[in-house]
Amino acid sequence: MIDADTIKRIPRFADLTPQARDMLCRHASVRTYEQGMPIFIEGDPCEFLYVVLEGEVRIAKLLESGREVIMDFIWPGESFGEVALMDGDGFPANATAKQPTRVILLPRDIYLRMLKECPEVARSIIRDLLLRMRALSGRVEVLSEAGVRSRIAHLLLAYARDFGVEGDGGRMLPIRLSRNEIAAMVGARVETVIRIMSQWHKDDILHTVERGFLISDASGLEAIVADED
Amino acid sequence: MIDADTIKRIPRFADLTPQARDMLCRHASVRTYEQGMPIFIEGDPCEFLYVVLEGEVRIAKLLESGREVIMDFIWPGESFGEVALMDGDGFPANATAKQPTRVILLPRDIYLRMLKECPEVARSIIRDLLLRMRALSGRVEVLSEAGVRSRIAHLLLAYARDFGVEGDGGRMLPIRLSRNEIAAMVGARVETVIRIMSQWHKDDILHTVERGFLISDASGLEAIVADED
DNA sequence: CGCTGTCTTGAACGTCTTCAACCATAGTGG
DNA sequence: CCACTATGGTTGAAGACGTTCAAGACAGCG
Repeated sequence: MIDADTIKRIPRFADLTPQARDMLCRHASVRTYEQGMPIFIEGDPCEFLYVVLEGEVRIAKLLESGREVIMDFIWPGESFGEVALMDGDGFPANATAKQPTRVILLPRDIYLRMLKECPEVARSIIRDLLLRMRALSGRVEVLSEAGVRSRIAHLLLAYARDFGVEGDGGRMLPIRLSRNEIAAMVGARVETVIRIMSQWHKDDILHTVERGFLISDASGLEAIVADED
Repeated sequence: MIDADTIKRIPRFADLTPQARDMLCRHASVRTYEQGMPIFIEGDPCEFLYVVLEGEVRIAKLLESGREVIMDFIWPGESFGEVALMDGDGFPANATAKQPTRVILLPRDIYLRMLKECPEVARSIIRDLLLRMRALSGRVEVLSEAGVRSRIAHLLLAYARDFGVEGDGGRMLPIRLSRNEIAAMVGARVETVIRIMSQWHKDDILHTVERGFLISDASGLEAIVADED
């Protein structure tokens, strides 16, 4: 049971009919996870749809080779777990709270019922899936770039397009990513990522700052993506 | 205008209500593309949902660096173009007929209307998107493998899981992929792909045959994915 | 204080790309 | 009919690039 205000603040659920919202409120619950805590593990049976209220969730998969691949980050307002919900299989990946995180848990049967009964819910789910697909396509593109240099540049430029804000000294990218995380996103080793980004720092192309990155020379980054054939 | 039988043979549309099917028949049309012909180009405005009846479609994207990335192959019964349909942007990638191909064209406004009016259509779209997401996640996994060897092995094993059939001499993978295509899927050069696959041929691990590949030693391939840390 | 995690640097090694060449096949036009 | 072209497959050698391993700096935290 959660209150209607919480629901209304989520864009995804903002335009639900009153009865749909009511159903959601009655059956959904909220849960908090401490930083670093697992939300679910790959293979777990999927019982809920998860909607992030606050914090940040990291969806990652451990390959058989022992390599960890970060599939996506989920930020407030976004949901995760749909894929497993629909086909009833276990989760295809792990989800962990990257920060202290509050999520809404919507039981599977309620989700499926709302999907059947409320057309707007179905539409909002489709929109959500499309967003996720765009993100995944972006990841495929990034990973398809030739060198690690291009991959990192492509990754950061893509984020900058979506979330960057103009600030003094260049475009500010308010997303904190450790070198390890970047490595896990571009399919490279930490050391390589560090070497490349140190060089960028020296060349005044990109700097790691308090709460993200500062892109001083976007065209420099773009040139790296384009050149490295 | 197309006939109802054509629609009924497509699993995706098999359980439509009669009136939904009728609407679809009245407004959809069929078009054929010769081998190698473009179906749409990146950036084109998106006017239709495409459903493949026969043939094979290749969805690819040309990166700024000049590298071509194959995002997906679409086989009979599957649809493509949804992503662009929903948000009204241009297509995010190119689609070309890899073989002589027949597709159903469903105009955008009809698609959106059916989506709104028929819950089953919405459900089928969601199921479709989920499949596509699985495919994309798989691509991310493949591209995240360490060496090119692992990436190719992972790619072929994933296909083998979904489409492989047991035959004499091993598991038959009835999917024709040129070395060039494999290269464009795993993010490597043709020469590298050739060298690796020639070695596998000599080692009796995997052979290129008439209409696809024959995996003689699946555990050998799996070992390659797991080992190459 | 020692621990753990992130960031960092260096040097050696191995993989993949690059470039250049070659073969086979199929389709095209003179 | 043959030369010509395009496409797909193939091989070799040189060099660039990324990984690996080993080591150290630094911060936050029990």
